[in-house]
Amino acid sequence: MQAYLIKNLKDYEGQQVTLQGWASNRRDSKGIYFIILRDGTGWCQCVVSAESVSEEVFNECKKITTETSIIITGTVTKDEKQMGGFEVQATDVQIIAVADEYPVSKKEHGVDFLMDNRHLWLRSQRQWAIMKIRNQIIFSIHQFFQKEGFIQMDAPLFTGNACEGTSNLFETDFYGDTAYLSQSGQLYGEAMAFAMGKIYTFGPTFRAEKSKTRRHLSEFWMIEPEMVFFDIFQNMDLIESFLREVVSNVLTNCKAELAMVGRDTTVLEQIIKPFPRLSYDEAVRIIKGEQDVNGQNSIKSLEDELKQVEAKMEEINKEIVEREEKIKTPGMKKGEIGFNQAKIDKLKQELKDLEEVTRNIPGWLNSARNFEYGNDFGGSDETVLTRLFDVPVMVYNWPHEVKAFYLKRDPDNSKFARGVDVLAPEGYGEIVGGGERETDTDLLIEKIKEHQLPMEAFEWYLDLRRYGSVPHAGFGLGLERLVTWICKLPHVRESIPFPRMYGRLLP
RNA sequence: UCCUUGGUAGCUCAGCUGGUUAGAGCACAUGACUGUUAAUCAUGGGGUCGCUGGUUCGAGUCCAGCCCAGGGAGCCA
Repeated sequence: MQAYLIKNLKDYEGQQVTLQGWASNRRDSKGIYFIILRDGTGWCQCVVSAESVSEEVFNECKKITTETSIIITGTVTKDEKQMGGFEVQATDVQIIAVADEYPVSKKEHGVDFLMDNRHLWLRSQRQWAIMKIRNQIIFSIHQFFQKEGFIQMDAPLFTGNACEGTSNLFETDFYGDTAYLSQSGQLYGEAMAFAMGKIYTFGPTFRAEKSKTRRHLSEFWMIEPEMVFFDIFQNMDLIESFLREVVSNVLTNCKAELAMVGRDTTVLEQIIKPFPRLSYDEAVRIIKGEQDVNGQNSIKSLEDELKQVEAKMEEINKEIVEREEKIKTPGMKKGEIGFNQAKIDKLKQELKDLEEVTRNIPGWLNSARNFEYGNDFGGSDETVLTRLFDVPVMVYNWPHEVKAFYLKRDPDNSKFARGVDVLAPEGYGEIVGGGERETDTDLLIEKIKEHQLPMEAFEWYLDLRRYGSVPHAGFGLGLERLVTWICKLPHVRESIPFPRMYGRLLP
């Protein structure tokens, strides 16, 4: 028996096919069953009528609960109403395993419940689409770097020391010694670049931050290219063409998936425009509202948004009251009451989200107005800045005190380090951090001491400067943050199959 | 770690200034209906009101502590 895939049904119109998968939904009337079959490549309605299958098979169909695995044979017919445009008129149905009562229903669920059922949640359409887009992004990343002559390398995950010092690391036992789970493969990438020229790492990294925000994971995947004979400007050129190509690939190859997650692609299509390059000084002026962007002021637009949200909340409140009145009118059909009740529930949820926004914006406004020159950007500062743009923004030349020890001091102004952060638009914030590396051995040693890092652990790294130092640069891209922005997800946790974050180790 | 919001049926929620036997929708089960798109309609089972203690004649409701979760800050990709 040859099995067919739902995604290819269009090639078999009028022909008989056999599909194997799971029943994601079943409806029935007298003498007819409608089964939505899911096979991993798509969804398709299969019609089982009493006339076209044996009585025995028809009676068996009663057992098909949500997520029961089945094999269906039937004829492909065109039906514009169906997703995918085709349905299958079944001639035979075979049950493989009847599923127990399935916990994930079509109704809305809370985040905690969905996360507890992540292993099942992945089967639903929206999550399926996100994972397909993630896959396309991963593929495009490899494609881009391989095409550009980069060698992929794997950095170690056990490290003997805190690489950058600042973040909290996960400790583990390594044959009696304390080892840390890697928070970056960059230093190893630099070493490899001196052997290969251009390299990129693609692997997991670990941060033990007790952060509970929409941007943080404890375990996430990072791509870290490193290029010899590169300065910060060549680095920015590379980042720009890299992100442009990945986003373009998703746009051309994942149209259906982007539609499934409800992504408005007009913003993504702006990716062909040049990315603004702002110096730290300029970015700070914009955040503080001292400089406008395309006639937009950060402070004012945030204040306007607050007003808009408040107006919207009033509107929603009005609609809720109206619908609640409507439900009470006597003689209303049960179906209509249910419809209105569902609408009210949805509006109330929306209201809760907006309330959250009104609680957050004043804090962001406050932090933007009082931003202290010389500090690193916080999450809210990135939000305030990137809300004003529709393409990624590059901020470069940072005060050297707030950045990592290995960044090159700017030759024109020693206050600055040649780091660059790429911030995703629409309020998403940092997706890339990178820069040109320090080549001055003495300055590096000084920096390592300043950051109170154990010198002996960095001797091998200093060797890279001692034996034929060259200018070089690189960057690190957070895969999940890129997926989150491209899909416009409300939280990073949906961008990875099984998120690991503070308080979440299962499933 | 801090600020903030919440925890009531398998799920999503309602439950007013404390007061009889704690409710709805969905899901599930049974039945009706030959084209449904979260199908519809009828009937039914289903609860340690997060935990512990306190106030009270009486606590889902008030108070305290703890636990868990959402959002944010710090830190970061």
